[in-house]
Amino acid sequence: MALNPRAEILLKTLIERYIAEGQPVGSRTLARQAGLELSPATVRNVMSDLEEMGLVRSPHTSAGRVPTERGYRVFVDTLLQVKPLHANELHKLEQEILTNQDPQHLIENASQVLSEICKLAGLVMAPRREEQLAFRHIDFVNLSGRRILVILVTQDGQVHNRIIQADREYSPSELVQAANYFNETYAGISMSEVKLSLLGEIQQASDDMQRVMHLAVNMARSALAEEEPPDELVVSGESNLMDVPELGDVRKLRRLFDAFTTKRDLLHLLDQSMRTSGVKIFIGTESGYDALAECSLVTAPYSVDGRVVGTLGVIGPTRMAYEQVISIVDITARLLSGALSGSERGGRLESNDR
Amino acid sequence: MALNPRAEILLKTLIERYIAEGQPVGSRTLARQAGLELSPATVRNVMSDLEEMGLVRSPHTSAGRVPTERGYRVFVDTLLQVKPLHANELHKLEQEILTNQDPQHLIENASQVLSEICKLAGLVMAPRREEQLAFRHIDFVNLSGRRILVILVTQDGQVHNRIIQADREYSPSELVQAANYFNETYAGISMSEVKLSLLGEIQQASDDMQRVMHLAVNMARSALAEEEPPDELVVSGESNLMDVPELGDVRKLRRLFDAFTTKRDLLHLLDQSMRTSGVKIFIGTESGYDALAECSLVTAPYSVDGRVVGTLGVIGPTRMAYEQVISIVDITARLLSGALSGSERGGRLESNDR
DNA sequence: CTTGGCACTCCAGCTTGCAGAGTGCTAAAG
DNA sequence: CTTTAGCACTCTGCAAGCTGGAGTGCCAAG
Repeated sequence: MALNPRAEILLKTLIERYIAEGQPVGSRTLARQAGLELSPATVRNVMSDLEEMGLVRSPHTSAGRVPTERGYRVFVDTLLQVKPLHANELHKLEQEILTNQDPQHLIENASQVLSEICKLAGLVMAPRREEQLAFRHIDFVNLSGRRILVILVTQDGQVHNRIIQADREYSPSELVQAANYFNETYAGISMSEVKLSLLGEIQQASDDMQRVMHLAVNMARSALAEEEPPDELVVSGESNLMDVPELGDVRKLRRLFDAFTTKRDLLHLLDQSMRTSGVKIFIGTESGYDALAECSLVTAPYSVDGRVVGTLGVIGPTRMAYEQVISIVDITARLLSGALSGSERGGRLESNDR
Repeated sequence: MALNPRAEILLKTLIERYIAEGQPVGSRTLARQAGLELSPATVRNVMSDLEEMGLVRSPHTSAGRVPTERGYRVFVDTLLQVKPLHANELHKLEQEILTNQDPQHLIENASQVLSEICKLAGLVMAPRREEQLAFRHIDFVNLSGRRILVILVTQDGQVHNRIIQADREYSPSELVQAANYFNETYAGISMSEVKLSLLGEIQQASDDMQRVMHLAVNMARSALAEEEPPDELVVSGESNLMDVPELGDVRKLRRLFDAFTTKRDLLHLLDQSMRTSGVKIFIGTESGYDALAECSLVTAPYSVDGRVVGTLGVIGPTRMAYEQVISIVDITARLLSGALSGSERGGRLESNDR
């Protein structure tokens, strides 16, 4: 079952050629391209073997060969050699990511720059904050009547806000006290512990502090009850996919774009990638989702202070330039990790904040 | 040049039919449909006149007639009678908008529900806050080193945040004092006045308060120096446009989608609509942008407490169901105005206004 | 195992032919 | 003067048939 070296070379050049040209590769072309001294007839024999192994196929009797998903899989796993990315691309990435921004912008920029460099759609899953991140700061602002705006800042500098309906009206000073109490009590503690603690808190309140604490606890509780926010996934450059000839069919495009707005399936895939380290690739139907049938997903996890918190990547046609995309995704993940962690430790290289 | 009543009826039914079917309308069909006792031949004569006036045209010698942009214009200006929208659509709109949310979510929901009901792309331009809205609350959070997170809440409950680089490190208590000073001094004052005041402030500071004020003023100044945030426009349901046969050509779609990500041109159009009151319609090339060549834009301004702050609308093919879209856009604008103002006044009306 | 040769297959593009739909014009009728 | 019937004409869309090019599979010879 193992491929002999000659077959490997031929498969590799076939796939490279197909990725570059987008058209079935014939034996004559391949014989010339591969750099081996072989006649087209010999190449045909090898092709026949590869076809039997399910690594290539012909679209019809008399076309050249095209890689199958399994072919791509072998290619990315064993044959492909990643290209280091070009200096000005690296520069652009650094330019865009190593800059003084809050996490939200950082993530959006990362997604966008990914899509621009790869000329594909960029994906970044927002950090799984809730449980892992520490609490940093909370603030209550009276809007009107019982409506109170809760502003929550997590350790990484992300700001979350939502409006809650209080049980009665509160004066501004009450709100300030509540926030103070909360900020002093919980600073630096992880959100999951905060949540846990809030459940017990209310009973054992001392009489003295009770009112303020009661308020603070109640508010925080209803603010934190929030389920996952809807915008965990940032997608950019979707329209790049419209230039891809494989997706010329509008219905396929439609399904893909629907997947971008639904986000659920994509999040599931990105979630899987979070558990591995390094770049992970889903080719075509390997993902298990119909909408991604002729697409591949190249992803890599990123981390904050050494702890994996999310993934990013790009999505494009199965026929994409893996050699380059892989390193772009890889580096972007590293840079983003650095920027997010760096912003935590307080330093970063350059001075101006844009 | 004026249309006689018979011609009007024929033009109206032609356009209605064309909007419904999407195909050129022939004289025979039109004669039957219009409810007038006319032979196809007569209809043909009238068509000939309409064609001369530039209101209809035939795609080729022997097809039926199709409305031109000018035809649509006459249609929406003088012939069309808007349909009140269906009860459950109204219900859905209210459900989605008359609910207790912060402005950001409100706007996103409005855009989304617009796109869902119209089956087109929904647009909402975020409120032009900066100058018009009043300052409500500010908060400074120390991130690390000199990096300070500034959280700004405007009168309508919108939360804006950005990171600034301070000139030196500040202790948490300094930051609290600065925020307090700022909140007390400027609460309720319009942002533009705040900005203005900040310019003069620094000189006349009393010695006593000077350090804190200096800090507060400097921080607020660099935070407010922010130019327009990039995400002023929320677009939803773009993928609905992929089902439109007129846009079956991927290149046209591409240009349209690029316009969605660029946003500049669309913002310009929506801006125009802000100056008029009521529903405004751009048909095809009237907009002046190539990307919108075969599209129409139906927009309406919305307001907060009686003052127009933004516009919303939908974008779709020129051949869209104007009768319904117009009232949907209209009502959505009213509802959104109500919800945004309502959140200000503290209550919100259970039943619909309009 | 490799190679040249040959028959075979399939696609893409082109032309042809035809049915269907709808127009424009003309001449007659109201 | 307006409306109508009739007829010739034009254009599209579709199916069928043809041709050249590209590439394969197989066989027999090196």
